[in-house]
Amino acid sequence: MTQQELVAWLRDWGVRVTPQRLAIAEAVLNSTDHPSVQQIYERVRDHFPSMTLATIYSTLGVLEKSGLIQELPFAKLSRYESNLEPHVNLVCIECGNVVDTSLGQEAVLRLKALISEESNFDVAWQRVDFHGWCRRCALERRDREEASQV
Amino acid sequence: MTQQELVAWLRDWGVRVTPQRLAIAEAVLNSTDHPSVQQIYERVRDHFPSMTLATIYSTLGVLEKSGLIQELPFAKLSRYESNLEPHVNLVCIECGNVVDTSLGQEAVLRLKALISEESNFDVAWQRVDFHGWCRRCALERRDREEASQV
DNA sequence: TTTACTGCAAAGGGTTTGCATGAGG
DNA sequence: CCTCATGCAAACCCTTTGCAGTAAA
Repeated sequence: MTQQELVAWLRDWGVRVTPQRLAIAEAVLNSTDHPSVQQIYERVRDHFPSMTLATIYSTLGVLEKSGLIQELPFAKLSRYESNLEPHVNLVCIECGNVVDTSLGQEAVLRLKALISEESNFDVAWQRVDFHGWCRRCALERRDREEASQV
Repeated sequence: MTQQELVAWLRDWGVRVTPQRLAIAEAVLNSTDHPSVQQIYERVRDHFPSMTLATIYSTLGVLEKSGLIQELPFAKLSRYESNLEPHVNLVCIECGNVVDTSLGQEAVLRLKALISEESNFDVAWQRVDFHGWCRRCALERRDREEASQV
């Protein structure tokens, strides 16, 4: 999504387009790591040193209502997702990283169709998270376990 | 799961079995509505009027580490799930209710197998939430929209 | 010019922590 | 008996709110 399209999208939703909002929107839209509020804050602060967290929270709420992003609540904090297409998130229990995967994307689409058609539930969106260990953390865990058996 | 099995399970995990813990565990295990901490508190308080939220939080942590329940973080609060089998949750945007559905259960199982086999990610568990409007709230929403068009 | 957004500070509320007392194994 | 859980209160931290000044349209 170009900045021009982003501006048009926001105007369509009747929200004022400010430099701060564009920066926050782009910080999420141009990311793939599902940033937290703090991370967005740190990334935007370079260009807007006076910006406060209140503006971040407010803007993220606006962006979610406009259908540009999606909040992903976790136990300790919320992360923000810009990939609104049905897909699977891989959530590492150890390091906390969250990555999208294209694996199973078709299956999620079919699952959404199934729920939409065969239940009395109007589906708006979905969240599919697989929790476990990313390759790096799985290797470190294996090393720890081998070491403890010596 | 019988109370006897529950006690044995907890002992296997080396955690002390107290009346409070049994009550909290059973409040979650015997529920299907994914209760919040507050709801668990209210349900247990009848039998343990002096119990505080600190005990609820502590116990829920123990039960999760023992593999009996799963925390489901939402934006405003966490709910607790006792159905650890792969399945789909239906989350109503309007009223906040969360219900399990057996629809798509096979598909979630296959999806889990796919991710486990074809990625470098060690899957531990998964959470599949479809957000939208339950039948009751969908009907109310339709009524509101019809009324506003008069 | 009007309306709504930003920045700041303070309040809010769910969750965690520390400690003395009490109960489980 | 020793260790750990409970209950109570205070602390914590993420998030929200209210308001004065300011910028978007």
